[in-house]
Amino acid sequence: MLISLDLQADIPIYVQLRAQIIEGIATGQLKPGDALPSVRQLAEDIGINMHTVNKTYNILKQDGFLLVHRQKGVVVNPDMLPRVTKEYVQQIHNDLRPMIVEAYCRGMTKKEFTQMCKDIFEDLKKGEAKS
Amino acid sequence: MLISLDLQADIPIYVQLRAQIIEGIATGQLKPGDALPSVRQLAEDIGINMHTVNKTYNILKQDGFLLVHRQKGVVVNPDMLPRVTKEYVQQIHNDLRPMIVEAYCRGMTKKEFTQMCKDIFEDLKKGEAKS
Amino acid sequence: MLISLDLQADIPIYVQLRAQIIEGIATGQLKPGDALPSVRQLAEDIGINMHTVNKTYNILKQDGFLLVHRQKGVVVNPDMLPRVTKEYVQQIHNDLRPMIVEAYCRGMTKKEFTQMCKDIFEDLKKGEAKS
Amino acid sequence: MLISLDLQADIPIYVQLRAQIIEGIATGQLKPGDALPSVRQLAEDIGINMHTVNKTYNILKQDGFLLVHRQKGVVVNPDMLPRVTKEYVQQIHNDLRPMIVEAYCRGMTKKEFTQMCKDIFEDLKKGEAKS
DNA sequence: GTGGTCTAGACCACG
DNA sequence: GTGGTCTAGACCACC
Repeated sequence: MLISLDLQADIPIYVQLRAQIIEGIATGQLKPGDALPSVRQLAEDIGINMHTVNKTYNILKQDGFLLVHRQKGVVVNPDMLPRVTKEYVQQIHNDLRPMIVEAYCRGMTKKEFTQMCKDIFEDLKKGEAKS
Repeated sequence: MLISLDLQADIPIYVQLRAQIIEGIATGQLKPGDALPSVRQLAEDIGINMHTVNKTYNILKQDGFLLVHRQKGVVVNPDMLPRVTKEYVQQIHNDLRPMIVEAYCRGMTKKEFTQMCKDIFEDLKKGEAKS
Repeated sequence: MLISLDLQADIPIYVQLRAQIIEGIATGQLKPGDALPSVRQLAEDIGINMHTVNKTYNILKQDGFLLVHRQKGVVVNPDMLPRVTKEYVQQIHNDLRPMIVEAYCRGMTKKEFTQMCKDIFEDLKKGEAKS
Repeated sequence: MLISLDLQADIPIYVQLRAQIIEGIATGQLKPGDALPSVRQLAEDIGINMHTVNKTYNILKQDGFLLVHRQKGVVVNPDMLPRVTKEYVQQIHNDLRPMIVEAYCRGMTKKEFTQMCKDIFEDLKKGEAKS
């Protein structure tokens, strides 16, 4: 699986890495039960510090995407991946609102915005089909 | 205009304040040419540091939402509010993508997501109508 | 508030520190809304590394005991302290069971065990009364 | 006797295995003098590393639950199972205290907590009766 | 000043 | 070998 980070961006590395791993799961490149690289291995591969990878893994563990198997190391949760909970909807709504407010203020129409969302969804599904 | 900040959220105050002012513009509570409170005044009113208000105003000036009027002080740009630029589309796309990836991974459908967006748009328009 | 850690024990420092802070909240030495020392300050006071304190604070944040107020720093959650959730009951049950199994196996009676628990409860309430 | 381990839990395997064997003794599935499977055999049966089983047996030997019989191999101590020593009381108290402190802090009453303990005791006795 | 992030290097428990 | 923990020291964003 390919990881692409922008170490110069103002988004923390661990947040970018988290997003990349979730994308891997979303597109089926990482399937439930699959083992991930060790923290040290992945850190070396992408040229960042071990602790940064560790932080990402820990957050994803807490989210329920990953868990530590005592024999296989870190694996994608084989039993139940996180679903859309009430809290998650609340959170995503809170994140979405200011974005939409500004888009609206700049004159973007509802249609344009939702089309953008749909395009991203379609892009994802294409990635999934390929994998 | 009512400003509501959450000092316990993990979103910087200046970002929240920026969003609130943009929302004021979006809903018509702040119209082009309207004057905003002075930095000191607003800081005192909402109980935050003067520098934070200043930072917000500066960013909004740079964005093109606000500008300095010789007599009235800081006002909502009376000539032309910011529109949907290419850079803006790029930025919003970059922000939107990881959100959608996670939503998709959690099993949220394209329809559910776009409906959520539409609801927020509608909510905004209602606010606009009332004001 | 007095913090007492055993740096030689095989219990991680951050776990001990977490327990001590919860004890502070339980006994009323730390009340909702109270500010805690900064990570650097507390680390220096008790002679451990900043990151260890930070880890403790982060876990307690996640648990809902603490939160970061952008003006006051880290504070005891002023709104709602964590309660007994279903998951918490499950977890405490899982922790308790092997302890009781061994106690039972060693011939400790139900009465002796519960008396021990009661003693600890009483001890806590005394501490609370004093504070 | 059934051994159930959770390789994804954050409790070391050898600790879980130790608890399971003690539970076997507590419920009478393993009686004083009974032989346990060989290290290799048990490791293979439950799919874990031989060293892990070995470690568990060694700890249980040191605790006094098991000992090595010349002919039968590792057996449940036929003479005297470990009792409630002063050190054991001290240790269990130290383990129990932080659990009770947090439970108390979350609003669990003394009665609720002790009832939980009693339930576990009763559950154990039921298991013992059946065996 | 605060917390947040990242790096570097070390030791240990576990399997 | 793995992850978990702790230390040390640094830079940055925020207020």
